[in-house]
Amino acid sequence: MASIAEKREQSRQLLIETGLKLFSQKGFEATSIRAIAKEAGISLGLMYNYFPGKTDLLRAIFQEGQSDIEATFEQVQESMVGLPGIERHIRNIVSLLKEKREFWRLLHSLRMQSEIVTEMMGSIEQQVAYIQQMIGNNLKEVGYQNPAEEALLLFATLDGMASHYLLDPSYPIDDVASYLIQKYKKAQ
Amino acid sequence: MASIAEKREQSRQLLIETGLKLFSQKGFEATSIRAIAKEAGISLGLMYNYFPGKTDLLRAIFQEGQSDIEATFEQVQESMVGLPGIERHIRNIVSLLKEKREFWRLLHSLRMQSEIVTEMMGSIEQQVAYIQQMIGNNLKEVGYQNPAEEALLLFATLDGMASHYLLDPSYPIDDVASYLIQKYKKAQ
DNA sequence: ATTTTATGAACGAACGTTCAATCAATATAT
DNA sequence: ATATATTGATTGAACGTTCGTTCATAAAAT
Repeated sequence: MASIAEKREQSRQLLIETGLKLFSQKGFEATSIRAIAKEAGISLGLMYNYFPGKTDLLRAIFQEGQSDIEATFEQVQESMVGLPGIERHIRNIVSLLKEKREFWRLLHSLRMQSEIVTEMMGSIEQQVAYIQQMIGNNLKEVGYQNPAEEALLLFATLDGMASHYLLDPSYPIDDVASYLIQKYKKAQ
Repeated sequence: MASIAEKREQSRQLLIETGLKLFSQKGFEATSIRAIAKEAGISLGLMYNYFPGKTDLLRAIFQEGQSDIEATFEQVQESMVGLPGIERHIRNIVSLLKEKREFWRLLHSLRMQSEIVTEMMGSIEQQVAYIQQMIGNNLKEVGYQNPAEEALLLFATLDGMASHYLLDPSYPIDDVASYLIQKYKKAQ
C-alpha cells in the first residue's frame, strides 16, 4: 500500500531518473522540460510541484548521484578488503563507472561549462580530491619515490580511462584496468 | 591594401575566432548568435552572409581547428627530430594542448553529446586514432611486450592529463609530462 | 545606375514558467 | 450511508522571453 508521501517520492525519483537519462544523452541546455515530462509520462505543469525549476532538477540529480556514489564507494570498498590498496582503488573506480554510467556522462559533459554548475561541481571536486589524496597516501605507503606526482599521473590515467569508457561502451576498461594494476604490481 | 576577398576572409576569421571563444566558454547551445555578433562587432544579419546558420559556424570552427592542429602537429614534430619516439609524441601533444586550448575545450565539451556533432567528430576521431596507432607502433619498436594495451593505457593517460589541464590552467602539465616520459625511459 | 555590404526590426518557433480549470480523494455533515 | 465541502493532484493552454533566421531597407562601393 503506497502512502501519499511514498507516491510523491516515487514520482520525484522518476523525474530525477528521466532527467538524468535525457541530460546525459543530449545535454542540459538541449533537453527541454517538455521532453522530460513526456518521457516520464507526467504533465508539464506537474513538474513544478516537484522542482521549482529546471536548474533545481539538475541540482537534485547531482545530489542524488553524489550520495549514490558515496554509498556505492563504501559498499564496493568493503567487498574488496583483501586486495592491496591501489588495486582496490582502481577496481572501485571501475565499478563506480559501470554502475553510474549516466551520471558520470553528465558530469563529464558539464564540467567544462562551469557557468551552469560551479556551485554543484564544488562538492564533487572535493570528493574527487579526497580520493586522489587517498591514492597518494597509498602510493607513499607502498614506498613510491614521488607519491604526489605518481598520484597525479595515476589520477589522469583513471580519468582518461573513464572518458574513453563513457564515450564508447565497448571500451575494454576491465582489460586496461587489469593491465594498469599489473604494472603497479611489477613496479612495487 | 586589403582587397575585398581579403576583408571578407578577415571577417570570416573573426567570426570563427569569436565563435570558438564563446562556444568553448559557455557551450554551443548556451551561446546565441546574437552574443557572437555583439562580441565580434558585427551585426546580427551580416553573420548569415558568412555562414548559412549556427551549425555551419560550428562546422567551420571544427574544420579550421582540425587543419590548425594538423599543421601544428607537423611543425612541432619537426622541431623534435632528435628526441626518442615516445617523448616526442608526449611533448607534441602537450604543445598542441597549450597552443589550441580553446579548441580542445570545445572538443571535450561536445564529444559527449554526439547528437550535434557525430559528423564533425568523425574525422577528428579518425585523426586521434591515427596518433594512437603511431604511439602503438613506437611502443612495439621499442620492444614492449603488450604494445596495444600499453598504447591504450598511454592514450588514456594523455587524455586524462589533457582534461585536467583544460579544466584548470594551473595544472602542472609539463611536470606531469616530464614525469611520464621519465617513467617510460626507465622502463625501457 | 547598379551591385554589394550592412543593418536591426520582424517572424515564427520553442523555451521555461505560471495559472485558471478540472479531476480525484478525503473529510465533514446530515 | 449518502451527500456535501474541502483539500490536494493534475492538466495543458497561455504568457513573456529568447532563440535562429529572414527580409525590407539603407549605406557604400563600383
